[in-house]
Amino acid sequence: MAKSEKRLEILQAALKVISQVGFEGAKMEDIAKEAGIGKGTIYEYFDSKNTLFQEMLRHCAKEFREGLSKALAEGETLLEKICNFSLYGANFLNSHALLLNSPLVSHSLPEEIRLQMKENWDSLFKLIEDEVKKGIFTHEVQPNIDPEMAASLIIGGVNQYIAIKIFGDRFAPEEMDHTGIAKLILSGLS
Amino acid sequence: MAKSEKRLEILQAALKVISQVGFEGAKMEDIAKEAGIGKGTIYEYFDSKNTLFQEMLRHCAKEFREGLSKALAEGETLLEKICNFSLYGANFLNSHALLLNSPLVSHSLPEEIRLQMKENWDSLFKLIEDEVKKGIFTHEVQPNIDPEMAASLIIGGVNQYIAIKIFGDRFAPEEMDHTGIAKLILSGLS
Amino acid sequence: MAKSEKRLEILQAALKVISQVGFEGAKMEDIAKEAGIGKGTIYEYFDSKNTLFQEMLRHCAKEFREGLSKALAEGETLLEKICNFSLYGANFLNSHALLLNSPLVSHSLPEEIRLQMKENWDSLFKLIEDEVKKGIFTHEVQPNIDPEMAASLIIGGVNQYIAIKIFGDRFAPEEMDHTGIAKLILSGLS
Amino acid sequence: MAKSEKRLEILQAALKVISQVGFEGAKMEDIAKEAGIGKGTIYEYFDSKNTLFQEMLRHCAKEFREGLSKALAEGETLLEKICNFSLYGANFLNSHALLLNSPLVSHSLPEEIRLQMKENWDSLFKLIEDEVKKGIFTHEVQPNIDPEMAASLIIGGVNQYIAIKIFGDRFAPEEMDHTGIAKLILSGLS
DNA sequence: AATGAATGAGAATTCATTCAT
DNA sequence: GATGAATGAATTCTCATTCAT
Repeated sequence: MAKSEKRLEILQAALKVISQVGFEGAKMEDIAKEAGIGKGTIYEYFDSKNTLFQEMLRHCAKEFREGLSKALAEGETLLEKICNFSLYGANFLNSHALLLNSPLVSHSLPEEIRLQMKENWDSLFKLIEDEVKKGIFTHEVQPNIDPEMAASLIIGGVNQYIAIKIFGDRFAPEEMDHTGIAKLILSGLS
Repeated sequence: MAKSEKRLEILQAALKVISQVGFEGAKMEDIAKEAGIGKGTIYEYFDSKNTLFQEMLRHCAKEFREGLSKALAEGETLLEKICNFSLYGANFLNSHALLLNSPLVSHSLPEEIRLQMKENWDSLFKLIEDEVKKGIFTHEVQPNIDPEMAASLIIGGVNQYIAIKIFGDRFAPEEMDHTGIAKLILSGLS
Repeated sequence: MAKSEKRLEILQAALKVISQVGFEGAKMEDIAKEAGIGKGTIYEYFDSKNTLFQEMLRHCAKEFREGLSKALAEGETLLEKICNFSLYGANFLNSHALLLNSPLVSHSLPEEIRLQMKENWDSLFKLIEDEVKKGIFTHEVQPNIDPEMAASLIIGGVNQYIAIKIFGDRFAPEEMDHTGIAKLILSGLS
Repeated sequence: MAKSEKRLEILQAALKVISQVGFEGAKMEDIAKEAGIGKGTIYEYFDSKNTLFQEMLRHCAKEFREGLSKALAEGETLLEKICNFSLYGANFLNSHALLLNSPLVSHSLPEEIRLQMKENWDSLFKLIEDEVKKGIFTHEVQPNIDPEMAASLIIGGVNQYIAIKIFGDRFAPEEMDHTGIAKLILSGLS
């Protein structure tokens, strides 16, 4: 097996384990076991637990970003895009729980990991903000609206909704009303 | 000093330390130092690290809820209420960082703490959901809107906005556009 | 209450607690609670946990010795004396479990306590050895028998028998065959 | 070194340390030092201090039982068997002090360890009781004698004698009068 | 290159003892 | 004299990391 293939396998094992038990709860040994290799081998590919998670986050964010880009591109209107974002995000959250987490979590994590999460978060934010700007251009969004604020609303609103449904009601992603939350964001409460 | 006073001091020390370094990062010794007492003394007031944090969360959530209730009551319209929520939340988040956190964080935390956080979160949710229902009654909110979904939007949108401002732009609570985000939620993007 | 009265109460509380949970398991706080006084008060009467237990052992051994002396005196023949020893020992062991313990236990205890136990043990030994010597004089015991060895046999045999009955079969002292073991010691197996 | 060899080394280190300072006095770090390994290594082989001691007791009792069985088998008559028991027991007690201890010690010890000790004790008891029964069959022991009581006498008497000699007089095993105590048990005092 | 046995720094917790009230 | 709140040394156990094979 090529060096980079095994690297990837370790990253995926780390993702799986950390999704289940969190950063502090994830033991190097469990990750190794999950990857089907010896504990020491991880250190051939990554310098430390911290770097492993940092890279895992980077890898995971990249995957998320690419998937999200595609999901957004598949929508024509902003409504469809938000709807797709919601569905895609729900699926992701459903399988990787921990990772979509808000920047707040980072407080308990080592500095490097924190920075990596912020970076991930920023790039997600940018993606949505860009869609808002396009929406202003296509007159789907009022021109006087602050794109950053609008992106916050979309991301926060959608995430909150799907989090409640997943963790509170134990809904599967398809059972949620993605169109509903998207419409609500666009048309507002009143 | 009365027994309950010192108890409170320990709770506040715990709050401060955990706000800075997170649950796992907070060492009993540091909390003791912060409270200006010996490590063993904490155990005179709390059975374990877990119970200490559980009670700290409960205490903190109670404070937040009471403050939020007042903040909500001080608003006449739903717009004002959301605006107040945003300001109040920003102030709280500014000083207690970690605690407003979504249920997601809870992975990796001991079961009891997790349950406590969920409970706190539910009660916050209920507070906002009730305001939405009142808003439907007063025709500030469209009658066909799902109050739960609307509450998600308010909480998620507001939290996301203030988190970005605090952690990204390092804004103080007063520097943020609370009215803006509130209006946006009510009127929508389009 | 006179100083010496309270001293005695503490000793008795210590005896009760240590009989239930052993030396290491006995907490100063529990002893204080048992005595109905404050934890700090014990230190007005005893220098440390070690001295408390040392004195408790001394006190307890004195009581045992006096009771045993009386029990022995109440027997006319050696057979009766051994029988009385067995009954008396069973009663004592039944209520104070830990304290009649063989010198072996002492290994895990602090040096001073160990010495005290040895002293207690020696004085018990002497009591029985004297009875053997008297028995030789009255021709109840063969003249060529080593009194020390005979005392070992009496003490060891009796203790072992009552220990088995108490801890193994959960017998009460009156349910045991004290005459049987005494006769067996005197007449031997063959 | 094979995994099971090191396991054995740890058991032996534990045996040595506990023989010197007792169960509560034995610190994991000292045992590790005695075994010439790091503290953490013990936990690779045993789950906890309790399990370590439990297994050590089991291992040690097995050794004792096997040695005793052989020693008993080497005697033709009951007299010789008791004599051999005395010598073998003295050697064992001489090197392992604490472990031959009566069930009494067990107070203050964790439940599991206590049960293990009782189990060990019971199996020793059975061994001797069987010899008594054989003795009845061969007419070395009077037929009306209770085998359990006789076993108590043998075990208690012998142990007491060798304990006194070892701990009181600091005798080496060969210096003791094993034949004397055995004869005394068989023929009785009178 | 891969391994997993060994390690020891570090964390939570206990409890004898002190001392201000 | 009596108290019990406060203390911190000491102990068990965990787990990221190393390194000999």
